[in-house]
Amino acid sequence: MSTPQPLLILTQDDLLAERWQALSSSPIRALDIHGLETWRKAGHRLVVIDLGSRLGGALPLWTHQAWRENATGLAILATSSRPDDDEGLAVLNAGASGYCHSHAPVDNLRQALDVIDSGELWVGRALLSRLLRLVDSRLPRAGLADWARPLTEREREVAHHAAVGESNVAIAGALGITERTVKAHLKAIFEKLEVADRLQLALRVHGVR
Amino acid sequence: MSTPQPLLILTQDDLLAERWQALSSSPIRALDIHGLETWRKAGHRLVVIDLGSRLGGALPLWTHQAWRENATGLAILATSSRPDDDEGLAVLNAGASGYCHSHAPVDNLRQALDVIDSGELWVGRALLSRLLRLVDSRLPRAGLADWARPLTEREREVAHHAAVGESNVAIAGALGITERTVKAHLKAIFEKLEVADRLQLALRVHGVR
DNA sequence: ACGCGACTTGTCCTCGTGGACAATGGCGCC
DNA sequence: GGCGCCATTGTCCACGAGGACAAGTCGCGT
Repeated sequence: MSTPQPLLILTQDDLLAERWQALSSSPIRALDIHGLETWRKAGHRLVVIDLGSRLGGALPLWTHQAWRENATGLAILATSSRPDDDEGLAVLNAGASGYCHSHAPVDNLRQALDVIDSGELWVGRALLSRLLRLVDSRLPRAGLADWARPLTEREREVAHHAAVGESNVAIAGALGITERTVKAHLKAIFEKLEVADRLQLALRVHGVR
Repeated sequence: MSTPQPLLILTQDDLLAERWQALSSSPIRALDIHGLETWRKAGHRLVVIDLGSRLGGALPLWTHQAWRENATGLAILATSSRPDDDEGLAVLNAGASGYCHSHAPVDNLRQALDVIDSGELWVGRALLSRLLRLVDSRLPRAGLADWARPLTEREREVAHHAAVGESNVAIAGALGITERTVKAHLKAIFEKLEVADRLQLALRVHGVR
């Protein structure tokens, strides 16, 4: 928490502007898409953008192409006075490096800025643990997937190919065997996994349901 | 990067131990599950644990109940000399506050420790952006799903039914229309979504790829 | 009124899929 | 040496899927 980099702050909230004086000696400007461009051209990279309380329910400006382009190369910390997990995901996916509460303690902001300045991403505890929980339940487990356990090695290969939509002939070609053999494997797969056809197989393999 | 808190370091790697001298004046101990307990009782909370290069392919000690209990209330930064996204998720879900490369620059470690000491979580850029991508593609979007946008209302219904494996006849029955009509809708769907068949449609609808 | 898009249905027709019945060679195990 | 599991391939067949060609109604906006 010790490296005061040139910082561009964009907000329309006067209270925030005052509050953030301590963060930067740079001018605080109104929300302006061209500001980012000139800031980058000046060789700087650190930016705080206050998204405000609400930008109309719809996805914010952030998903617009112009913003995405301007985000390139900049380390942008987006703040929101009413943080919302989905909004956070949206801005992070749109190219922001961090997302946090507008009214977080200034020390926290400073830390977040430090982190994103060093090239990392900053995601608050709440959002991050939600991400972890979400992914944990859906991620392919280490070791064998559930569906693959009853299958032989060869059957797993066939299942993989079939599950992405390849035809029997294509699978046969890929594995260097006859279409007939692919069918034989598929029959065994269907029985073992108790599915009726390759579509159900695909859903099973990809963890749907 | 300026708050030197009492820090417990657990590693079995002498090179790392030497490298991390600068981080702490506290003793560096061998990996010991009871060390955590006494450390916490002493009123401290900051810990670095080196997971080593590999703990045998299986999930590490981290998933064991004893570790989980000991993690409570402590801010643990787990490091690995061969970082692996799945391992990272495992330790984070097991209660660690951070996960990074064992041989990361000491300044980075210091920053990570700063962050977790302030109650946040530390996840490296690579793992974090993978999380974001994963979640972004699977999360129920507000409003219409991406694939559904070009479709008419009726086509969406048909697509839903087809995507879970129902036959044309079944869909027809469910919607109270003829099989022929279902086919007509499906044809339109395939064209609009640029997919070849219902399996590809199912994958698209369920957010695979 | 006219045009257009959405929804609907019909008839052929081709082809991939999956089931049925059958068989051969390799490999590990009792 | 048998027994069982796995991988392999063959033929025949019934059915669903999807494309081609065609066409009817309904509602909506110019």
